[in-house]
Amino acid sequence: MNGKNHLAEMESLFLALADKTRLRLLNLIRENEICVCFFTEVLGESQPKISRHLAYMRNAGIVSARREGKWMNYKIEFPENTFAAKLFGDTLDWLKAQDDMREDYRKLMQVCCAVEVPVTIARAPTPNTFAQPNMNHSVKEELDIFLL
Amino acid sequence: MNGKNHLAEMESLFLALADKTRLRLLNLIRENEICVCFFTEVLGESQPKISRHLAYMRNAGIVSARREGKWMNYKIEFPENTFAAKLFGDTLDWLKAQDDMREDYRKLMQVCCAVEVPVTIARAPTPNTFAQPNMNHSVKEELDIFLL
DNA sequence: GTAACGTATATGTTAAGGCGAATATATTAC
DNA sequence: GTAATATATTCGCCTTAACATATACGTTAC
Repeated sequence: MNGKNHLAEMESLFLALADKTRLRLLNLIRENEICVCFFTEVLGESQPKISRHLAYMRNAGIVSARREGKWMNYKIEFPENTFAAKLFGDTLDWLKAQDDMREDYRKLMQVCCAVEVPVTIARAPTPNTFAQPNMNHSVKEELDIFLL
Repeated sequence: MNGKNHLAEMESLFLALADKTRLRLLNLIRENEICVCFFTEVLGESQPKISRHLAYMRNAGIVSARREGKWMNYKIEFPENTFAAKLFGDTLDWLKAQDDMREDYRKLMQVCCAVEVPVTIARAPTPNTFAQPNMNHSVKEELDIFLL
């Protein structure tokens, strides 16, 4: 019908998803635009490592970056291809339910909402969802459960 | 809950799916156990290349092999992990609808059903679905459409 | 037994991608 | 301007995996 090479698109999507660090990063931004400094905090991985994986996903077209002063915020970008987008979304939903991903997310929320934050992220932009006082209800509930 | 590393399982599934040759092979066996000799015929790729990709998928646990005399037949094996199995199944269904995959499948049916088959596959076991006279109806209909 | 056949694996080469360490870039603070 | 901060990129090294060519293996035919 059209000239697009869907096979190649799926190949590169599968490759982009075939790495644990990238899946952990995707899990953190699955619902919010998040600043890089939180990734290094939560994953406990080196900054260049995080940055390289983010670059990889940018090239693959599944995340995008937005500068905000010194900070870079990343968010999910869904592929145009319908099936790729569905598979990607299914995967993000699945991540949400995994124990280790929930643990990462809990750490993210703790870091975002902590009264005393680590020096490295002291003045980083707080993700919208975690920003007080207008934190949205679903996340607030999740937070309450996680922080028990 | 249990000790299984689902993340690692998904990583290896994504890797296994991230190759065009492997996707083409999966498309050919998505509904039937098929003999290797048909793969080289249909894909037009070297025998060692085909065999290495099949070995890769065997290791990844998404296909299995069964010897039948000199011939090896391959078929789909679904992962145990529920989400992996669903994602795999969705991908197989998607392949079915792609133009280039349909073209491969058409070639497979032509080769299987041809009166004069290439020497290389002259006595290979015919996939069940294509075997006359008890060819199943859905494939018979597909065949009729494709061979117009 | 040997030969022929179908398939798998070994070998050598090349490309891609992972990593840490060091360095470069962009922005802000002063 | 300089210094400090947040992030990106480069470099060198290592692993994985792609490929073609050659060879080994397992089965059948004789």
